[in-house]
Amino acid sequence: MTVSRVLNRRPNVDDRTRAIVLKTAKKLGYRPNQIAQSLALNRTFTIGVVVPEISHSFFPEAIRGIEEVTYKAGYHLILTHSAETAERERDAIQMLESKRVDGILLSAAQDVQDDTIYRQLMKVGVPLVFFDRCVRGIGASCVSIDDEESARVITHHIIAHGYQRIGHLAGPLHLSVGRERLNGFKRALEESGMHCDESLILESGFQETGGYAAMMKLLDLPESRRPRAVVAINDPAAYGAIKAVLDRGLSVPGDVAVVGFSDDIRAPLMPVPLTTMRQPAYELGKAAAERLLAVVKGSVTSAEDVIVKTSLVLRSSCGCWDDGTYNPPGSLL
Amino acid sequence: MTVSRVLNRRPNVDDRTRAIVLKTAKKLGYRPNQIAQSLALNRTFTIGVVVPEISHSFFPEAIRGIEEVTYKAGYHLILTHSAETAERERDAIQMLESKRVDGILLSAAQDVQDDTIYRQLMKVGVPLVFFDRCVRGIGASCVSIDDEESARVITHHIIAHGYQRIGHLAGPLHLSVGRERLNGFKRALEESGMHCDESLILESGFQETGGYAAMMKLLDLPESRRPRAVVAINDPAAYGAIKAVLDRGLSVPGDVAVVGFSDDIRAPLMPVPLTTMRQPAYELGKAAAERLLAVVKGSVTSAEDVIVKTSLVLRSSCGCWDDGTYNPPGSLL
DNA sequence: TTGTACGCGTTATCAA
DNA sequence: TTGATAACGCGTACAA
Repeated sequence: MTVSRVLNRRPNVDDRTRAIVLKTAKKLGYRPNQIAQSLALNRTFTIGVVVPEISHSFFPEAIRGIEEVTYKAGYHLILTHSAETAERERDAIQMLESKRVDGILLSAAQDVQDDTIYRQLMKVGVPLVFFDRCVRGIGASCVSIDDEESARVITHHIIAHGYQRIGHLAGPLHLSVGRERLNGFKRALEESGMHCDESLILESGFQETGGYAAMMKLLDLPESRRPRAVVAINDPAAYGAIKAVLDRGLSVPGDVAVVGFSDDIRAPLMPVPLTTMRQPAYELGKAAAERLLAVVKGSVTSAEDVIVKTSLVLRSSCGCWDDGTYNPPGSLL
Repeated sequence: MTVSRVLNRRPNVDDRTRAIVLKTAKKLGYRPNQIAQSLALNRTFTIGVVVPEISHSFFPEAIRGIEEVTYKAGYHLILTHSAETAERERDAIQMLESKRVDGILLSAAQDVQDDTIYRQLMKVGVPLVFFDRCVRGIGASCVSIDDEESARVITHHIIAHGYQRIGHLAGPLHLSVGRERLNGFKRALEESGMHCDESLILESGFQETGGYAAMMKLLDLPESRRPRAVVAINDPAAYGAIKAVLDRGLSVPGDVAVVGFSDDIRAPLMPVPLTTMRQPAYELGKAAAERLLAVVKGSVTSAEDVIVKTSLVLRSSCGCWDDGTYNPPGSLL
C-alpha cells in the first residue's frame, strides 16, 4: 500500500520510506500493471478509434490529430480498421467494449445500414463521438465539416463560372455525409434557379474505382445531355472521374470540369490539379478527440455537433482560376 | 464458474445449463470484461505498434498489413506515434509495457541515439520485432527490405546509364537503414570501379525539407563538381531534391537525375515521375506481424531477419527508360 | 505515517 | 457436471 502511495505521488508518505521504495522499485525493474489498475479503477485511460480505411490519407492525418490530443491527456489509442464493412466495424466495437475503453471515436463504414450497434453503445453508457462520417439522431456528438454548406459553396463556385448541366457523384445516401452533400449540391442549383437533372446524379461511393465507373456512365450520355461539370463526393472519386474523362480522350476542364472534396495529398499532383473543398483532417481529429475527452470526463453531457471549417482550394480542374475570390451569398465558411 | 465455462465454449457443461446461461447473459446485456480476463490470464491479446510518423503513407500501409494479420489472429492493436523523437518513443514503449501488451512492433524514430530501452524490453521478455527501421544486435527480429542490396541495385542502375559524379542524400547514420543504404551505394560505385566523392554524400534525413536543403547544398557546388545524379534515402527526400533542382531553374533528369526509395503514393504524380525502389509496405507489415505473433506464441525464439523483396520502379526522373531490363551482376532481388 | 481487509471480474484448481 | 476457493495486482476505506 505504501508502495502504491509512493508511485502515485501521494503526499502522506515519509521521505525516507519514499526513497527506499523508489530505490527498490528501480532495482527490481518494477513496472506498474495498468491492467490491474484499470480493473480496480474501472478506467483504462484508453480511447478506441474506428476508421473505415486507414490508407486513405485523410484518416492518418485525422488520427494524428487525435493522437496529439489524447497523448497530452495521458490516454492511449486502440486503433481499429473496419475496411468499410459493417461486419468488421461491429467486431471492432464489441472488442473495444470488452476492453473497456473509456470512449470511442468512430467514423462510419461505407456499408453500414442500421444504427442499432451505436444505440446499444449509447445505452450502455460508453462515450461515443462520431467524426467525419456521422450517424445523427442517436444522441452522440458529431465532429465534422458542414457537409451541406460546403457542398453548396463549391457547387455555387462551379455555377458562378457559368457551367450548365452540373452532375454529382454522390456518396452512399444512407450516410449523412452522402445525403448532406447532395442536399448542398441541390440547394446551390435551386438558389441559382437552375434545373436539377436527376439523371446526372449517380452514387459513386468513396473510392477511385467507383468514381471512374460512375463518370463513365455519365460520359455514355449523348453529348447534349452529358454534364459539363461534376461535383464529386470526395477526392478519390474525383480522381476516378478525371481518369475516366481522360481515358475517353476528353479533357479536364475543357470538356468536363471536375471538383472534389478533401484536398488529399494527391490533389495538387493530379494530371489536372484538382479544385476541392479542403477538409482539415488534423484539426478535425483534434476537435473530435477534445470533444470525446470532455464527454469522458463528464464535463459535457449533451450531444452537440462540432463544425470544423472548410475552405475552397482552387486549382485548374474547375477551369475557374479567374474568379478565385467568388463567394456565394451568405456563405458561412 | 459455470458461466465462464459456457462463455468460453468449454465442453463439460450440461446443455440445459448452457442454454440458461446464454439466455440470461443476453437478457442482462452481459459483456465479458477483457481487463479482468487479462489480469487472470496474464495475456492481453493486444499488440503495441510504434511508428515514427503516421502520416507518411508508408506507415499507414504497413499498419494495414499488420492489422490484417493481427485481426485474423484475434489480436488488437494499440497504436502509438513517436513523432520521430526518442522521448515520445520511450514514453510509448513504457506505456505499452504498463498495459502489458503481448508484444511490440516498432519502427525506430529518426533521432534515437541509444538502444538501452530496447535492451530493457528484451531483458524483461517482452516480444519485440522491428520493422523497416531496425536496431540490430540486441536479439530482436527485424523485418525489412535488404537495404544495402536495394541501394546497390538502384545505384547500379544509375551507373549503368553512364552517369558520372553520383551523389547520395543519406539517412541518419545511427540508424541501420541509413548506414546500410549508404553502404550499398558505395559498394555499387566500387564494383563499377568508380571513385566515391565524399563531398557528394550529405545527410538529409527522411523528410522533404531535409532533401530540399541537402540538394541545395549540392547545387551550390561549382558545376564541374556538382552531381549529375542523386540517390535519395527515400521518396520524400527525393521530392525535396526534385523541388530544389527545379527551383534553381534546372531540369530533372536533364541536369540532375534523382531516384528515391519507397514508391510512395505520390511518386508517379511528381512533376517528374520518380524512379524508385518499391518497398512493399503492406507485405512488410504483414510479415512483421506474422513474425511477432510467432514470437508471442513461442514457436520462434531466435532472432532472425526477415527480408521483404523490393523492386525497381522505372519512371522518368532517372532518364533511363531504355534500359529497364538492366540488372547488376548477382542481384538478389 | 503506515498497514490491513476487501473488492474489481475473471480463470485455474480441486473438491463435491 | 458443478461449485467453492484462491489468485491476478492494484486502489479505497479505514484502523492502528
